[in-house]
Amino acid sequence: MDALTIHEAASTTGWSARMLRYVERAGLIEPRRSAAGYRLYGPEELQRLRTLRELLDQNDVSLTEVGFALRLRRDEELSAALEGWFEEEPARPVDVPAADWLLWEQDKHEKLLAAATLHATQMMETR
Amino acid sequence: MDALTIHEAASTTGWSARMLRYVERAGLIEPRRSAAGYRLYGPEELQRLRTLRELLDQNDVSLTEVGFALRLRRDEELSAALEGWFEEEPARPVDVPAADWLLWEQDKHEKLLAAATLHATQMMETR
DNA sequence: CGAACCTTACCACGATCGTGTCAAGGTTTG
DNA sequence: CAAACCTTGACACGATCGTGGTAAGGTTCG
Repeated sequence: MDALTIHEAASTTGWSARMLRYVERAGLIEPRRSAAGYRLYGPEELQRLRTLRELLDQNDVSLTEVGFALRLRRDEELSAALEGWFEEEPARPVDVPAADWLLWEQDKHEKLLAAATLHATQMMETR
Repeated sequence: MDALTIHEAASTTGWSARMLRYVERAGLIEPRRSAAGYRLYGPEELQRLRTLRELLDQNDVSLTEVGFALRLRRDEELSAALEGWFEEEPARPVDVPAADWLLWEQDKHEKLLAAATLHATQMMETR
């Protein structure tokens, strides 16, 4: 057999066996398994483990953040939603006159009401 | 004055004042300040606060994750590093004597290789 | 067979996240 | 001036993260 078991992979990459399982659970590096369920790390996985360490050390990024980036990369819907939010129009809605806006400075009730209508119109706009 | 103070903004958006400061510290929404340093939330910020809440609720994402996505978006170097890691060649180095590797468990290896190539082509297709 | 591996599933524990609250002090306004 | 805001900073606290350990049980190999 030619692939490394978890402890062997750990000692050659500098990770702990515990962390290798953690990395796997984060979806970052998933080694194949032997018939009995043993994790088998091939050269590809070892390479990725080493570069993953570099990535973390050099870019001040955490394991879970890398995991999230991976999720972003795979979940197109999610990344589109985020992208949409980041690019949300900073322009104030023009068809909602400032009157509503000013009016709403009175007391809490009116404030809430105005906010509700504003919210509604904004939602209609974004649809 | 055309903007809301923090507690007003809180009650119209459903966030707490505490969380508004938290959101600001996460770099997500930074309202302008009055001369005395009071946070002033305009309609634009209120809009973003509401859509931020929707974003979190509908996409099972955390505030810090959105913050990280923003960081990714701004830090081109970081996102390039991550991108590089994700696309790291799954192909084994050819100049390293492949003998060991190739000998070693051919059936599985071929499966792996096939999967890797498939993955690569898929990725190329989506670009 | 027995030693030395591997597996999953827990307990532990400091660090950070998400959130509230409180304190000490400046600002606005009736 | 005093009430009612705002500010930053701190303490608190359950939940999760990052990491180590241990226990109970299956696998591999000399």
